[in-house]
Amino acid sequence: MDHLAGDIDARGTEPDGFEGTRPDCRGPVASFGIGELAAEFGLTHRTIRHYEEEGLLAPARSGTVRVYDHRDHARLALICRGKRLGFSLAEIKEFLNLYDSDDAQVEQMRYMRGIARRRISALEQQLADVQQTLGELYRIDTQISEHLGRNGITETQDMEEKHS
Amino acid sequence: MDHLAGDIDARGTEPDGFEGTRPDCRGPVASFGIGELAAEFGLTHRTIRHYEEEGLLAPARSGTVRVYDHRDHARLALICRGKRLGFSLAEIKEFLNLYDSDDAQVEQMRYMRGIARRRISALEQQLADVQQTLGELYRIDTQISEHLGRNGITETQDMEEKHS
DNA sequence: CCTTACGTTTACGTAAACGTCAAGGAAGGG
DNA sequence: CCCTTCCTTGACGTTTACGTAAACGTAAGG
Repeated sequence: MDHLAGDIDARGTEPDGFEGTRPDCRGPVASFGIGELAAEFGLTHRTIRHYEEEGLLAPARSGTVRVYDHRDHARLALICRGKRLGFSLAEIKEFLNLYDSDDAQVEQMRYMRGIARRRISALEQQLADVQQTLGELYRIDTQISEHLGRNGITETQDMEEKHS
Repeated sequence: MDHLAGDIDARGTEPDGFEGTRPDCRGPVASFGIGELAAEFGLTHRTIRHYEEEGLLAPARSGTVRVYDHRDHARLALICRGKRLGFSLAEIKEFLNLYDSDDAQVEQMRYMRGIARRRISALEQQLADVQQTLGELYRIDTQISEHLGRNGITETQDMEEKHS
């Protein structure tokens, strides 16, 4: 928890209020406003602030305004993926700590390896579930299409031919 | 919806109150009580009743007592998998209708093929997510293990060697 | 007959993950 | 100066997916 907020004021936040769209920033983009992130990830401002309330994000502040850097951007991407995978915010929070752990002590690392392995088990189960369900859905789709085709119905659009 | 409840009283529910554990039932097991299902799937009674309230299950009744057959059992398995995949009960309900649709009309089938295809898209995305996340977690686990090993720490247990 | 196990309905409670106002600050443009 | 745009902090509302408590029925076993 602590090391997330540890370097918040140690980064070179430009003193002027003009970030993210400037053409001479080295690297892709240096910082983002909440609106940019919201648009990019398809979230609302409220949602992003909620993640901060829950301790998943800790953006810098320029005065009162939130300023997100590439690290926050990466974290948010992980949060979104975690959500798509059906994890709770609390689980995602644990999960995130796996990524920014350089300074970890031995016990801490053992602990986190435990978390990682449990999550691996869950995801392996989920992988099997997804594959099985996809297989069944492909069959259903094919069956329906055949049934419709047999009766001389015009097709609307075709699925990609992945389910061969 | 209707065809789910259509044959509720048409099945051979034994007149005596002794089902499921009798040795001469043809097939694996003919019917289950709510407790058996709960234990088997790791759910509470409340949860199973809740699924019924939401229209995901429609077990037969022996008097007031719920009696589940192999069909209900299969549906419940699908419900659990859907839940592990992060779908809402409403989505799972739609999903279930894909499975017991023999009597479907053409428009109905088109509609359901649409549902199936949307779900396929979602699951394909999810499959990619799971695989990517698993890959990253394998790397994290390996890194931590190496780090611990380098410092001469005794290992606790090893993961299966899938992440080779 | 009493207990125990298992089941029932009804109804209110709750945790998570936001949505939705309300009310306002700060910056830039016309 | 005003307007618009983007952002802020509360704070209460909502949906989903059950939990939980109350009060009761039924059937087997001692």
